[in-house]
Amino acid sequence: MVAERAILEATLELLAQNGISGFSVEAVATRAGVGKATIYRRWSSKLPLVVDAITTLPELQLPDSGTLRGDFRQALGNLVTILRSSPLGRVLPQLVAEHGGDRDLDHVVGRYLERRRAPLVEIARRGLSRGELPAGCDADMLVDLLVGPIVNRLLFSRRPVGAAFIDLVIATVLDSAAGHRRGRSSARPLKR
Amino acid sequence: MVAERAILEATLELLAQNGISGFSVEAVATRAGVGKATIYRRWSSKLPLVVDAITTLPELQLPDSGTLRGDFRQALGNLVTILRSSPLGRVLPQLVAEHGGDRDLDHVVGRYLERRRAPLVEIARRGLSRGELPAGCDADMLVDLLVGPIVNRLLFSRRPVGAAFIDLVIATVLDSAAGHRRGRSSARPLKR
Amino acid sequence: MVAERAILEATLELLAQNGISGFSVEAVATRAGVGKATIYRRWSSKLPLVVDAITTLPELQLPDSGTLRGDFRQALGNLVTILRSSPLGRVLPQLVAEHGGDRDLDHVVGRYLERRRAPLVEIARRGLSRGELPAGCDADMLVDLLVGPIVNRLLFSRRPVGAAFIDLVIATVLDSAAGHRRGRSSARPLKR
Amino acid sequence: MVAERAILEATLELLAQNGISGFSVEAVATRAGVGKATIYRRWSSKLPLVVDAITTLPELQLPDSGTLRGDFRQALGNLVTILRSSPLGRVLPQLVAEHGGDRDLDHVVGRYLERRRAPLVEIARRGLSRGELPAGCDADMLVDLLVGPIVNRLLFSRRPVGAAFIDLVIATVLDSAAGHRRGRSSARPLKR
DNA sequence: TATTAAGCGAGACGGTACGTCACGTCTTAGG
DNA sequence: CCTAAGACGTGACGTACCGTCTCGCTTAATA
Repeated sequence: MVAERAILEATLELLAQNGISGFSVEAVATRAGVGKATIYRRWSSKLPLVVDAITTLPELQLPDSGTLRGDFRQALGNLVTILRSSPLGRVLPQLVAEHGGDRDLDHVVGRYLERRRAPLVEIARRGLSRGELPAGCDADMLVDLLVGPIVNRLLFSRRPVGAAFIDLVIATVLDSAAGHRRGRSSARPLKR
Repeated sequence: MVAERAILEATLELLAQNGISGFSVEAVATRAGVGKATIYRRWSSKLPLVVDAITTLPELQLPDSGTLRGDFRQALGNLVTILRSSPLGRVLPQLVAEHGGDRDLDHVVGRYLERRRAPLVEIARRGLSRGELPAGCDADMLVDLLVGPIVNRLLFSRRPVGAAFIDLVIATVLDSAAGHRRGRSSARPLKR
Repeated sequence: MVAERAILEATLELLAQNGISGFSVEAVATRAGVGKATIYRRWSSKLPLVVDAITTLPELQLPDSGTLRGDFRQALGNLVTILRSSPLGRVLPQLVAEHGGDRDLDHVVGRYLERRRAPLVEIARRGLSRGELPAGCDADMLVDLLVGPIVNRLLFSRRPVGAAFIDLVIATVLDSAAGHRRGRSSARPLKR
Repeated sequence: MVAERAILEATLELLAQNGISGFSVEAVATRAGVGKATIYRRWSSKLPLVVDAITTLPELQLPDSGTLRGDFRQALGNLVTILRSSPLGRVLPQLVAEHGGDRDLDHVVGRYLERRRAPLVEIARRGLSRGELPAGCDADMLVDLLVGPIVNRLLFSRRPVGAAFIDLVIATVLDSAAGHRRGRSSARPLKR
């Protein structure tokens, strides 16, 4: 539909301008040149609309630098760029906050976040299959360890996240993963 | 004031029940048996009120198990408990989302989050002074590396955060920090 | 057309159920199993549709009791029955209220009301030609004098209109008409 | 309240301009410079608001010409003027149409109409006490017989209602009432 | 002791947005 | 080709809160 695209575009523009507060369905309708009913016909409420709108934002590209470390560096760099230059950084926490009331929304948001993580998990899997990570290492957990500090710093602490910080996080996690292969730790983490 | 306490308590109760959406100043006034003006006399708006209310929630206690690893284990465990059992987990992302519109609010939220992090930073500092961490290691960054994965998992991925995961995060970060002391990594992270 | 009949029937049923408020073209379409466009293809708007629908209601039958008084008694009795047992009583005032905006509607409603009055005027004319009324007596005005009190009482005052009241009205008007023939009033009413 | 007066005035102005269709609470709020909630706080819906607004219109003054006939002539002349020059003529039928759904509204409208009739009934009572009408004559019914033709002609037939027509109606009813005193009719109407 | 003023609950106020409904128009499949 | 089905822009509905603003009514300090 033509209306649908106009609505999603208007949504993204208004999110970028005003964040999620100061964002109203009424304004979307006006800017998209669309009736409110047309919006409510497709989305039950404000939040599913927002989720759908940010779904249209560029996803993390799967890089192919040849090495695990290089791939992560590039992908996490892109992640930072996206969170900073799109409404995503302002919208995600709100989504997460609303998360937990409505079961349906919960599901939609959950799937959305999973899809966003997927390229990073894929990078980890490739690293495993190339032997750059010890066999049995848990790709999902590895991604959590990488993404957590970066996202947290961007959204919560609001302190700068530069290339140096990204490299540090990667080094911390990969060194530790590699180290365990050699039995240097009493715990046996990163394994399922 | 007696009214002030009633307002803050009503705020926390309503936050716990309904999350931040479905929370209204009007409802706080009613439940606290207070006029709306009395609320607005003390807080300029809804969000500062929420910030003040969650400020009254228990802070992370500074543990003293004798070892860096033990202190972190305990403090991060408490962190998880607090985020799960109080309105904090639902309210924090919203605060962060609203963050960035209002300069004043930004400042208040920033200070609030800093205060919450402080005990963890203190633990790291004690570890440094006891020689459990290599000298020059950046306590702030270390805390980011620890807290990021845990908070992210609690709030965004909504996957379980048990003792095992906490131990894994601690092991990853501390092992890596220790490893670098021995020159095993080309990067020199965790140093200022 | 088959669709047309279904639409008019649905219109009458919905008018009877809900009055004219709580009556919608949308509901007519649904109940008639017809697209809205099919309705708007035939009627420019909601009100002409209503007018057409009530046009299909039974008209006043021209009675033939032999006497003027008897004919009026019967015809006015029927009028009361129709206004009470069909949607007419609820719809007519609305029509009249809407009346005066739209010139076209005005004309349609005017013709409709005239047609409803016609049998009564005919009765009066027959009375004139039979010599039951003084020559020169204005049939139209006589009908106004008869119908006015009855309709007013039914629609506005909502007080009961029984056979006794009808007889009273007839007696008042006819006696007065007859009386003037004998010069008992200074005015010379009921004449053109 | 100051808001209340502004709302009622705006209501009357908009009724006069647009009739009752093309009249909206939203427009009243805008024109009165008032929030919609302020209107709904006082009136549950559009119709009670309209009833209250027309209540503020001038009532029929009780004339005192000394004779029954003169008083009626003046009061009915005023009635015609009011129905023609105020929104009343357009609004009354709508009120009456809506009448019959809501019990409460029914009651309010009923009382409103009764109040409007009161001066005419009072005139009839004075005529009775002065002996201008036969004792036992029903004042209420007399008023119905007078008002019915006039209102009907104004609102339904839309034919002119001049002084001549008013005089005719008065003559018809009063002559008939007087006539009965002398036993000239088989029926004994206008008596309780 | 009497007067005044500050702080309070209550809730009305002008607004903005909500999500719903029906209007009358216009598009699309299917019989 | 005409139809049912129903999406569309529009605009009003009645509701919920926003943050501001009077109201009287305590209640304490001042005169």
